[in-house]
Amino acid sequence: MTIDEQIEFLRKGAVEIIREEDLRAKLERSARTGKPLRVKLGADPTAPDIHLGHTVVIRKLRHFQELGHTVIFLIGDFTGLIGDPSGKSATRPLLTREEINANAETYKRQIFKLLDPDKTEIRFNSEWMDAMDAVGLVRLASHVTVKQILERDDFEQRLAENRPLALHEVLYPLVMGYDSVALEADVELGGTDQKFNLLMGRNLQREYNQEPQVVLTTPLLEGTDGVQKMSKSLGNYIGIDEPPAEMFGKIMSISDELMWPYYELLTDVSAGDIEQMRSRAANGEVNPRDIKVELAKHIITDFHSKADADAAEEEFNRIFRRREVPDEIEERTVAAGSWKPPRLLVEVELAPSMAEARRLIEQGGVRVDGERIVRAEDEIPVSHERAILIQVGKRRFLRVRGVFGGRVQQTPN
RNA sequence: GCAGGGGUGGUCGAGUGGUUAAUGGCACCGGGCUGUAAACCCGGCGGGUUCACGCCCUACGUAGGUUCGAAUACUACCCCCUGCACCA
Repeated sequence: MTIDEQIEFLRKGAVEIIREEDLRAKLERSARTGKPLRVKLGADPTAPDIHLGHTVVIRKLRHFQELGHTVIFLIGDFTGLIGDPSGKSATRPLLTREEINANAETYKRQIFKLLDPDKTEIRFNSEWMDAMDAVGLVRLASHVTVKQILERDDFEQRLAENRPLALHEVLYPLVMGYDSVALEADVELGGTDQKFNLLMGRNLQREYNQEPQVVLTTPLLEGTDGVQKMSKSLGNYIGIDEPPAEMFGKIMSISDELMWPYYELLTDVSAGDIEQMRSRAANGEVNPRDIKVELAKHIITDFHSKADADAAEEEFNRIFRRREVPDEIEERTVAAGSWKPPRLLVEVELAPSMAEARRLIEQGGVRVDGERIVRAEDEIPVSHERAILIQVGKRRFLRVRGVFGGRVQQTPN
């Protein structure tokens, strides 16, 4: 690839590159000297479960790898201790060394689904931050003015609105920026929400007489609700460790509109092809549902396999289009005997409480062996010989078999 | 320390002595429809018990008292926020 082509390639799916001329210069020098660029991505040690939202920027990292550069995956174990200045987060739980290491292992396993381990360095910022004493921290702080820190929108906003802004929070970008100095990063990636922190890296590198890093920001992926950004705490996420069937279902549940940004940010489908699908869907040439199925399969193939993707589709069609029973259903045992439906649902954990179970039944959401149960007072016989099939809602299935000896459930009268 | 504001169900947010298990939004769950766990429409949404009407618990920061009756008024305490002061 020529340098122009490389830049074009890297720009795809990026919101902003600061500054593109710098990137060009770095790429040219790298090509000339054969020395790969050092591309940094910072990660929070407290949330090791990667979801599709995180993969947007990780995919961009991979693009750099594909061009032969070195990726540094930085785990902010030190920064994690001082808390992310989100404003709302209370004090974070302090992680032990063991927990951090365990999280790091989880990260590795997950990011290597997308990244090449041979071209990836995993680092921790405690490597240099632990060695920094109070004097060092104050010296670091001396490189930045309060005014510069307050340029950060949410800091300024919180001051303006008389909302609290703790002192340690303003140190956060400082430490993050210093990481770039310690790593001598050439490029740092991050979501658009990280722009300020990323720019701080540039400032500090300049202060420490280094060539400032290039900053490349990626968009924030909307969650499955299509409204807020994908995050674990909002429960609108799709984790990359989730089983294929679960991924398939969640992707099918996104709105038709939302699948376009997903295509753009989560697949390597070209912008032109996406545009084409979009217009064909708009004029009724093709069913949006089918395009969404393809999206789901693309994504599942990335994190599992093509075979898993096909199987997930088949399973989905079976359950939701043909209203059939899934391929594999978990089996549980309860004491053999006669059960009242609500009691049974609670016992096998298909409902959290008797009241909830009764509601489900009243609303027609419960089937036993395919027959809808409408009366909570009917008795359901559970025997050892034949497992009964219980279905709650459209998607929860369970086989239940009776056993003797355990807690015997006898309904009075 | 002083002054003011505030702590309500998963969440946001009403309610300021009595049909208040607590309006409403969101989230979530079930049903219908379908092209999907889209969209849309309908219903539900603390727990226990009852075939059922219902009954009984628990809940509005914590504890206590007032009252026939308190999320609501009172007392003490805890926590959060804002301003001022103190300290540098």
